[in-house]
Amino acid sequence: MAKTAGRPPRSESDIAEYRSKIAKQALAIYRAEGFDAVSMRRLAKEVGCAPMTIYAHFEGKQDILRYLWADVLADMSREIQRKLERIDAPAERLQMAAQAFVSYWVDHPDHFRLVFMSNDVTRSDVSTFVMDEETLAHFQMFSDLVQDILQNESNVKASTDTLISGMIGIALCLNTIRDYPWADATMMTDRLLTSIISPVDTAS
Amino acid sequence: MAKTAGRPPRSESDIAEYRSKIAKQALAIYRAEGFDAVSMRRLAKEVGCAPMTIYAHFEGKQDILRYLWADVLADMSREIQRKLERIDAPAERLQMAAQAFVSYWVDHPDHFRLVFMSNDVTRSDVSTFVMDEETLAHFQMFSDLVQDILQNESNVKASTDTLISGMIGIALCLNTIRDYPWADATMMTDRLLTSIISPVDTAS
DNA sequence: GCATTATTTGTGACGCGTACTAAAATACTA
DNA sequence: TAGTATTTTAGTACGCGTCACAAATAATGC
Repeated sequence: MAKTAGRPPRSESDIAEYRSKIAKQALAIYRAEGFDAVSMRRLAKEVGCAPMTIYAHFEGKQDILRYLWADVLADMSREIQRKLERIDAPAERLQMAAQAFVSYWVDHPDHFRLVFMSNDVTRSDVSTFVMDEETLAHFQMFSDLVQDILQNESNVKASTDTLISGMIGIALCLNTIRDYPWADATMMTDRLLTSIISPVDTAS
Repeated sequence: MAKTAGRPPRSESDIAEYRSKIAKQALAIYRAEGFDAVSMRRLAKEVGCAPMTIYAHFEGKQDILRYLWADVLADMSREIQRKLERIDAPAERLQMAAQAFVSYWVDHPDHFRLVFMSNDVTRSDVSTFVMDEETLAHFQMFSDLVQDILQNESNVKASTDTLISGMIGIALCLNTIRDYPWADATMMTDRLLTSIISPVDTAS
């Protein structure tokens, strides 16, 4: 039953090629005209296929949007790295990175929405998507920075994840709840950082 | 020119009545069938008016959804208060409240989406909406809890806001980025709390 | 009554995401 | 070449948020 007649399934490379073609076009639209401009119908038109064909390659729009994450995250990472260039002291490096991280998302609400707010929360069934190495690396960067400071601390992961989610939370709040008189972003980020640094009781 | 003939504008109370009627129905739908069930067309049908009439009372869907916040926040607040009932020590109270806060949003993704993720980030023009007293009170609760601990600290607001946005960030991350192996929510919340408590160097 | 003005309704439209189905194109095996 | 399994397409459909614009309705001053 294994090898019957008929057209064979698409080859792995064909699948990948088509997927990347769609993703690439989606990225082009997103970069040129922003989040709202990326629509399935338009994407299909520009790629040159029927709207429904895309659904043969992606599960839905969310599945496509995830492919734009890498681009945005790379952009963010680049900006942070640029600001870190001339800084050596571990504590200052972490602080600068954190501030830059928050600033990036606050200054680019559209990108923030794409990466952190465009998920369909209701769809909780198993996701086939796994974060690729590159995407993970952008988070790993903070892990490294934290590691530089908490050398004797065992639980670097908890600290890093708290820092990351905390920073994202600051960006989320500033982006979405504009009516609430939030404290200054820089101040909150600094406060958050003490949760990472303080257990070690660094000189204050 | 001030007092010409013609039908006078709706009275303040009429406006408020109509608005609350719509908001009330939206809440009923949301409670019964969740986020996705709340649609303008259906809402209009159940309220007994034409779909477009709603736009005479609200700027759009977002404007209506905000009226559901109060209900969700009250529910959350109630749950936290319930867990705080038998706890006296300030530090434990704050910790319990924080854990309950994060748990609530992680356990109710639909509510989280409603309150924190349904905002139109792109629409950055001035919003006429101001948080009402009741809504503010739910955040104020944390301010009080923090105040109980940081009695000698001057900047309670920065600490509180950092805590709140950090907790929201934890919930957001757990809700949206499921592929990333986040540290345990409880652990992250505890870590976050140290940023609030540690500057005072409470007995550990 | 009438004219004037404010509000509501109706209707149609646009583009959206996505589901369903049937037909067509494709690329292989026998 | 004929058969067959697999894509892909086309078309239709649903409900969505929102816009535009004309018609209807309601409430007032004269």
